[in-house]
Amino acid sequence: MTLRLTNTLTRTTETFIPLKDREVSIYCCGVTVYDLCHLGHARSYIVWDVLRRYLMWQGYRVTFVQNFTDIDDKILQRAASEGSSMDAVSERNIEAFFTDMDALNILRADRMPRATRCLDGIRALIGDLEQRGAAYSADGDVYFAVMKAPGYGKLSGRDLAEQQGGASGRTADVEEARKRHPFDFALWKGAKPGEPSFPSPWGAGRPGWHIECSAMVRAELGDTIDIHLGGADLIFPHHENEIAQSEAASGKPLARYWLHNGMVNVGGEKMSKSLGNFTTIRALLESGVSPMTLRLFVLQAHYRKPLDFTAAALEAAATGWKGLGGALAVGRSQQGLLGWSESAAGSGAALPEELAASRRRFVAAMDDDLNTAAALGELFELARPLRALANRLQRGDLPSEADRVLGGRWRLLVELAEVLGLQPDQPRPLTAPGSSSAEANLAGCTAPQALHDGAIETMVAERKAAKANRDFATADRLRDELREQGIELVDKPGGITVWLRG
RNA sequence: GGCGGCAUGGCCAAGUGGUAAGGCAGAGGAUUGCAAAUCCUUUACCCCCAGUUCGAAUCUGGGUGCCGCCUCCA
Repeated sequence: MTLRLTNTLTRTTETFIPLKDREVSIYCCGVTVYDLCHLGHARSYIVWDVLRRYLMWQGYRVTFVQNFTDIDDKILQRAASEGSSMDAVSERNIEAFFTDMDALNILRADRMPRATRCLDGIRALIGDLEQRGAAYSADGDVYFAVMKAPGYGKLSGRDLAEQQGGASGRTADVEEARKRHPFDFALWKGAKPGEPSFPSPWGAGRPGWHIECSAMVRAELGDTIDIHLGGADLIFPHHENEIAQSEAASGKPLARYWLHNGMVNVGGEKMSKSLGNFTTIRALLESGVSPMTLRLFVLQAHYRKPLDFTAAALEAAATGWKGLGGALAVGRSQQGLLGWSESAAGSGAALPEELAASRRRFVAAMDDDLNTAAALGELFELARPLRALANRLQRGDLPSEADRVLGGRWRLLVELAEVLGLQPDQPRPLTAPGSSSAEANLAGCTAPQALHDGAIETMVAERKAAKANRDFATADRLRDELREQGIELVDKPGGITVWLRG
């Protein structure tokens, strides 16, 4: 079993072989911190989080580096429009980034360099490129000369000669006039009056967009890394230019595998800040969508395909998560009844054949270019009896002998779900600080209490009396009233009614 | 115009040569006063046309439709 990944560079799916045995270096293009992250970012970082988790689960030592672009025109605009500073805008959005990503259970990168703190490396890299004749300065700007990069266009499938005509007529501004080739791009931009700037051998200014990633990769991970990640919209020009810069400086390949995730669409169109059709992660979570629902929604599609964001699809994911999450939680929330231990399922040696086969199918799906949709299918299969069990227990049934045997299945489910970053939702804060979570969940009273137990019991008793008189209108009214308060009633054989808080 | 991708049931979505995973929604039955939950059963001529093959959703050619990149973008 070996992991195969689709490499944009070769346009084929290749067996993944890291540079060093059992070690993987990954660089993931991060965000420009001028605003909150939207669902496009969520998808990208969820998918790459799963790649990372899967590699770790497979025993690789992973070093994961992700940058913050905190020097940028849009940040400056934002700062100007709100009368604050570039630093203030960046700082605020970096904090927001962590809040959102933590909520989505995305593991934090091992290192998160910021452009403003990597200026030495950036200047050094530009200097190297200048020395090698791949960079030239013009009126305070420094540009990369794409004609000096023989392989330019290899990632995005572009041919410099063919593209030249089309590109040159497009923009006829001052910057274009300074360039020797229309595809040449800024390594260093001379400061404009009033802008924050940093000193450099070419005058005060700031780095171009692409150079920071090249400099960070070199500083954090070396000349050649195993995997470089990003959204498909970064293939050109960003990643193409990164390759050109880094490889011109080092003479070595920048990354062995280039992986790109598909876009999130809204109504068939790409979600992007410039189109204004975006939903922020924060807004979505605040609207009551659980982080795990979003994760499930993202992982139900293959990472390279476009993903259409619709209310209906999200609702389906929410319902799906309700079942899967319930199955994941059952071992812990009903531990008192089931007595299952949480120790890891291990490598599978001791698993019964049915579970071992399930695990193999999960691995095969993930090995196949991270087929998380198929992997999730396996999780749902595993979860089915557990979900049913969870529902029965929650409604007051007692587990049967057949149920108790499901412990191994539960542990495997938890282990595999963890690879996808899927964890049971955090229980809401307990009102009684002294009680253990297991007891609280058993009693079904983790939520803040709108109605006291006594009041509920009274209504339940009234309903029982109404039912006895075959006054079903009253009985149903009482049930509806309780439902409005989030109390669900379950009639069981023998005239017993149990209730639980939703 | 150049480069790349996608088209599978009511919706979402796997499957890339041997008679179609999974999720959501729906239907029938058991159970229930009715619900909910649970259990059983059930729902696809894989965009079109031609070809290769014993056999194609899966390969080839053509067509149609949709999307992304080529400008900041996850």
